Amino acid sequence: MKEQTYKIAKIDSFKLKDIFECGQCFRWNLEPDNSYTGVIKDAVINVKELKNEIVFTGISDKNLDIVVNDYFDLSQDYSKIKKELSKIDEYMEESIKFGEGIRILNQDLWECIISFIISANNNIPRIKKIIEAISKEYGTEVKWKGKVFYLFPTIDQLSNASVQDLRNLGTGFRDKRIYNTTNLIKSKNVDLDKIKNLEDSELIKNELLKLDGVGPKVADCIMLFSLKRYDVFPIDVWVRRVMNDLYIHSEKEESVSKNDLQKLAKEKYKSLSGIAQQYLFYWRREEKIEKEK
DNA sequence: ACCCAGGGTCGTC
DNA sequence: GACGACCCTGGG
Repeated sequence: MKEQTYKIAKIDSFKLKDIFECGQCFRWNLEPDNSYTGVIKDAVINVKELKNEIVFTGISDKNLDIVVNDYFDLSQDYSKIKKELSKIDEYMEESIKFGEGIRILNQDLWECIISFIISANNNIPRIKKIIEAISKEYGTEVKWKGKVFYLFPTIDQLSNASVQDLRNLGTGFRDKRIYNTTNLIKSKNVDLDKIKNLEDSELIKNELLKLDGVGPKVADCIMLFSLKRYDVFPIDVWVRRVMNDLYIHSEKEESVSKNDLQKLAKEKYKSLSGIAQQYLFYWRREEKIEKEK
């Protein structure tokens, strides 16, 4: 692990708050100087936005520029994506204006699977807390700048945890799901390397659904956030809420069927449904957080 | 003190 | 396909 710095000129669609607070990731934390520090795969990185450049500092075995370009998907042309989506309707336009700095990260598949199993019927502060606890207990320790960080455990590392161990870390009823899923992956009953090489989204989803604790919503999140499948449309309480308010106007939003929402999303957002979902989710959820202040 | 909701999934009917 | 249960935490 060597300390490295990597700088790039400011680019379009890159705002730290939007990227890290839009709900796609759980291991980035705000620092007093408004930079963010996070643990990704096998690196610890701090990102700081300056006037004309973005500075990445961190320790990593691999070259930091390669890690950063891949993780932040820097070659993706968001101005084009936004232009496409903005044309669809005024709501899309407004939500994009609100979350203009959003960028879908390219996260590690294994970590993403466990993280979103934990997300089920849970809130973001507690999800972050549980992932941190699991990493601290089973992940590799990394010291940097006088602080201690913990990488997300590898499959082998996490397979040392019993159901009870996981329960003790605060996972709640998700303990068995994490345990079972870890073993399904370790035994290669579900082979992550194979999944990464699959072309067809449907095939990938079918494989992911074999994992305990992975239903349609979690599978979609995994595909969107770690496999670059931008055509999926994860439906959670927030997205159902905002879609109902904007397009459907049902008295009871919970009675709007997932199938109808999927169809609507496909019609409107097509192959960019996942990215549209992320703008909508962030827009609606931040609005609520703002109101509570 | 009590109730509710939170990036759902699973087992059962 | 609908329905309730489910750990636990934070906020009203």
